Amino acid sequence: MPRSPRDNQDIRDARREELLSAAIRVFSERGLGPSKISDIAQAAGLSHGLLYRYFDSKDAIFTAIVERQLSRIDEDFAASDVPAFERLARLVEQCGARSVRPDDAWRVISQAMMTGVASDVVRQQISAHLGQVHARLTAWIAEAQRDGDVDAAATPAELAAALMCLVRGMTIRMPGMELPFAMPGAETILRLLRHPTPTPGAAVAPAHEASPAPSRRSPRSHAPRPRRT
Amino acid sequence: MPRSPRDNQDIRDARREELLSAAIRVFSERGLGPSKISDIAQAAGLSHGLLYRYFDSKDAIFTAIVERQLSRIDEDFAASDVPAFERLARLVEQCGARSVRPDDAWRVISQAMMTGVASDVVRQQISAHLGQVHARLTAWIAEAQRDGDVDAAATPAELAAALMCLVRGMTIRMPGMELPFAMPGAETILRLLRHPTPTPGAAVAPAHEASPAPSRRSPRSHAPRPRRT
Amino acid sequence: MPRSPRDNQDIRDARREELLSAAIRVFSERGLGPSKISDIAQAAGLSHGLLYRYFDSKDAIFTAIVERQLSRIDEDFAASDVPAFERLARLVEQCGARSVRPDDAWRVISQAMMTGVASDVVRQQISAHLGQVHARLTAWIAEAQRDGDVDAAATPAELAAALMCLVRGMTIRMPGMELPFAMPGAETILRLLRHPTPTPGAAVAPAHEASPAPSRRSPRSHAPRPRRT
Amino acid sequence: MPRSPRDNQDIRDARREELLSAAIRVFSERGLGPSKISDIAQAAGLSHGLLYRYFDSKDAIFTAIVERQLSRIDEDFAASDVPAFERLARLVEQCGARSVRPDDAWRVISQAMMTGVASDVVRQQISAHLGQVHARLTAWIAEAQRDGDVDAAATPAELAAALMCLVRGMTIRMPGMELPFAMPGAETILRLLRHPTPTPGAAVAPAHEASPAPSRRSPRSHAPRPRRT
DNA sequence: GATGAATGAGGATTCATTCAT
DNA sequence: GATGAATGAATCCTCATTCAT
Repeated sequence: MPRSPRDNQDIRDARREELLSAAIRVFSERGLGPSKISDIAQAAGLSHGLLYRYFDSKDAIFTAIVERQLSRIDEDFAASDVPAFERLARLVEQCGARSVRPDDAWRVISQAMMTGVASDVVRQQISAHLGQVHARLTAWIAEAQRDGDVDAAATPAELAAALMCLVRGMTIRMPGMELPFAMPGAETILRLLRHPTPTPGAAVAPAHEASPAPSRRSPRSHAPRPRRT
Repeated sequence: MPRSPRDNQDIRDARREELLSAAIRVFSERGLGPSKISDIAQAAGLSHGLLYRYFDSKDAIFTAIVERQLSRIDEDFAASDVPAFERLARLVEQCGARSVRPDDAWRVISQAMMTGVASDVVRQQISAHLGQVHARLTAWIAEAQRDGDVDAAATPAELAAALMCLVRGMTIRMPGMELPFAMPGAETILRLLRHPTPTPGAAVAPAHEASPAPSRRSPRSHAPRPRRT
Repeated sequence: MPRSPRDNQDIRDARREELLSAAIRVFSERGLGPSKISDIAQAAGLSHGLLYRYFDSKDAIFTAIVERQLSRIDEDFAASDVPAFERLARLVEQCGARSVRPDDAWRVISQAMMTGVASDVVRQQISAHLGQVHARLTAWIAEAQRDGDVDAAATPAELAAALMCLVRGMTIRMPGMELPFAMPGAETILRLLRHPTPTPGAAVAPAHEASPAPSRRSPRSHAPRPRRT
Repeated sequence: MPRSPRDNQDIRDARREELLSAAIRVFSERGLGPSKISDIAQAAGLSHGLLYRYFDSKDAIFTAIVERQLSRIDEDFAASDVPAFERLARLVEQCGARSVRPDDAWRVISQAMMTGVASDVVRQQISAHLGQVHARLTAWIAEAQRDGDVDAAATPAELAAALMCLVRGMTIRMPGMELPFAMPGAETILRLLRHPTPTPGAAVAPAHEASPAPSRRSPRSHAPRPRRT
């Protein structure tokens, strides 16, 4: 008895998912350029010939990865009634956790961004997506500033940019080789946003605070600024 | 009459530099894999055949770029008698400035790290170099902590890692396409290290400081903190 | 439905043989250096791309030819209970016959020896093989001397060397062009070893001449023939 | 004071000779294909650019070598009033001696014959030359047969072919690598032609055997021997 | 649907040859 | 005359893609 069309479709969809996931793994491991179509097929456990029934080309695979990833923006930035800072913290934590995994789709995207393999269409999509992310981040950060959870010494846009760079910087790693240092934790990353209020004891300011080093007062110093009253 | 040996050497040296520089430009634009030898030759204004009198292979060009770049670590971490924090600030500023230029050798290196095209030898070198950078950064940060310029809420090693990720994240950009947001300035990056000292008046701590949330001592808490009423 | 693994293997084996044989033909005609990979592929009736599924490189093809040929030494020097001279005669005859054919693998090997294109490993193998051949020939010749079928005026080693040079000299010929003289027959080559018994008076002969081994009377034996009166 | 035109011509001729000789050395050492123009120029101590003032192309160099060598046929086969066998013996000895030297032009020609690098014109020349050599050898051998110095069991043409193969076989050797056995001496080679009288029983011998020239027992004598009256 | 044999466009590399100096 | 910088045709090899079975 032949499979029902429905079953067939299910099988196809599952295969497609497997392939996408295998592709991310392979790209992420070996890098985009050196990864061969047959590597991906092998990783997914089928022949490279069959792979072409699911994707038109190597490029199509990559495009599919990108699109799937980009479409998740709404999950990442899901609305919620927790305070903005809390939402930011969760987001950072997710990204941090992801960037440690070897099959991070974002790593693949970072690769592709840098190596110019992607087609112009995809590149436009990525660019647009990054703009979206930046905009949403900026909005959240602004909200967190209004909440008083992020200081106003830097603009939300710049803070968003810094956050994005930091998180994406964590995706740079060499396939098959550990980095010689550990990735920073979410807490550390969040220092960009929230400056921990110093301990009460700090009130008795350290000696050198009395005669502040000029360098610390130099242009790039953030002048201490009164927070909310 | 043949050119004098001196002339020849001059020509050779100049060309080698041109080539290296052209290669960085081309790799940076197009990525390591997709860049053809003839692209580089063309960018440097010579035939691909001649290029091979200067470098043995495409790989050799990349290796030369990497080695030149890695050898600059001592310039970047030059000793100086200014306070550690000041030195860190300058370093960050340099990196920031560099990462905006389209011919950043570090972008090429980041690419190569991710795309797995580099030879194992070079990859080892890069890894060792990153270890060095991290170690030196950590030392400087520790010193800045002792100076009181960096708070002790995070370990120097983690702060160093965060800094490195952030700065390297800034090298990720698409060739021939502006990112949809501006890179963060040095001042913003430095927020990772130096948290603005709250106002002296803060010594008279707000109510909730009186009973510091224990969570703040826990490694990665971003404990919700009492909002202003 | 895919071909059965068995079919595939059969196809593969057949093709490999075809390729090897085509390669010998092409190399033999055009010489190792000037033969293009695509020449071989074309001669075997497949695309150059496919050729690489059977051999890693041009060099690998040559190596395979050499190794197959070298491994036949045991066939050539198969033990047998006929007298040593008879065995030598057969060997010479085989080589002579082979050297006339245009697809003599030994011609390819001779070429490669002289033109320095072969890798060092293969060259070592060839050298070792020649040593082997010489050693075995020497042993057979010594035996034939003991049998009285070869005179003792020359050392077995030197006779072996002369035989080898002669036979290998027969492999030197220009592709696509007849030599302006005919190759010597086995009978003539064997003159190096066995000297025809001269005068009829020699009838008064050494013991073993009395009951001549039949083999010595065999077709290829030089009937003693009267010289000038 | 400029050199006289005559001096210039002398210098040119000398250079040309040096180049030809260097080319033979290089080709012979490295093989024809792998030898680069600049190898030859370097071996001759001049720049590859200058080389083109003496020869039009790589091919022209090879052609010049061949032609020079072929033109020496008359030296090799110089008439002389010694018996034919004696002349053959000398010829063989010369060839043998030559084939041991690493700069044997004949090795280069053998290479070229086999590897198909030579142009058709040269190949025709070589072929014609070989025909000449064979013809002259045949004539000498026939003469020696009439003299009774070579038995008549084989035709002169076949003996000539065998001699040529043997001598040319001695030119097959791997550049930079000793053969694992010694080349046969002239005496051994000459066995093809003259069969030493074998057994003691031969004492009951033809007339001229009665007073055996002592020289016939010496390893490589081809002492003139009494002709039949 | 599956397979992997087959193809060929594309890019690295070599080296004979030319030519400015 | 000399030199060696410069060129580009030619060839090896890889791998995405197609297609017979």
